[in-house]
Amino acid sequence: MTDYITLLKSNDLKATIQRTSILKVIEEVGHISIDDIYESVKEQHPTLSLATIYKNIILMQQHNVIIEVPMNGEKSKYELKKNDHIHLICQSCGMIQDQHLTAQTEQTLVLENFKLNRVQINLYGLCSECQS
Amino acid sequence: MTDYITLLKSNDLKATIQRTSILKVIEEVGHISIDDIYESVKEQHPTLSLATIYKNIILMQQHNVIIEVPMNGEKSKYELKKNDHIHLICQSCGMIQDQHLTAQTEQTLVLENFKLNRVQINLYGLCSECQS
DNA sequence: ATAATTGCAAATTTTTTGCAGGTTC
DNA sequence: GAACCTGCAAAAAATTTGCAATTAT
Repeated sequence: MTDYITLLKSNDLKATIQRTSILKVIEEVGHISIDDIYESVKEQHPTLSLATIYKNIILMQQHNVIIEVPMNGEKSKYELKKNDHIHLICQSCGMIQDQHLTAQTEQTLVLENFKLNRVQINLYGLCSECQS
Repeated sequence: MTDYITLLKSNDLKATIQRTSILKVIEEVGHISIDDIYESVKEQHPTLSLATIYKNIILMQQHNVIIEVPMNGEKSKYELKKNDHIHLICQSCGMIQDQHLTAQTEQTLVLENFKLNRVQINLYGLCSECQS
């Protein structure tokens, strides 16, 4: 369980109840769209507006608190900022699971003439549940 | 230079001038957004409507002629359907370059309990031009 | 006390839809 | 000639903006 207040302040953002609520939902669900954040956060804070979510999603990205996970054929999801990792995406049930990015994989991606900053890997397929 | 008429027909789509024009622009630019397709195609076909582009982008994805390339912080781009490959994305000039996905990299991504269908890798960094 | 943030409503932008007329096979 | 496709205009959906009241530090 992350301390969202410290997380926000250490990234030069004021710790409002709206922001900590948004971060809590993101961490609980793992990867979540703006609409689903709204639906979820409204339960505890019925006055929290969609405009506030939009503004904060943009701001918290700029301040390196969260990152966008662009998705094929649907709206982007968002996750707490972490080290580079792999997303396993089940094409049947929609599950998204983080997977450790091995040094071995990283080594195979090193190229001359390209200064690599960030690796984004999505693997689409079937999770174990959906294979049966 | 691809034969767009054959490409469309072999994927059960009628070969209209609108579709071949859209495919031509996509192939020329490599990776392009809907708005940029519209701006480009309008030069030769001023009556071609944005609604037609939206309809055809959806349809041609469903028929495996093109694929979406979802982008961080901007609208998706589209490319002709090809085998799995890597995208090198320059964070300075915006260049997107395809790179061969080696068997070596693919091997490091094989997991138990996940039936892998498709690999999507984006590498963000600086191209050789922008490093100087 | 100051500067930043919120929520609302309105504006803007993006995407989808319905349909009459035209095109492809 | 049947089924499909296009372009237009209108509708719907998504995102951004301006601003007065509120909140965090």
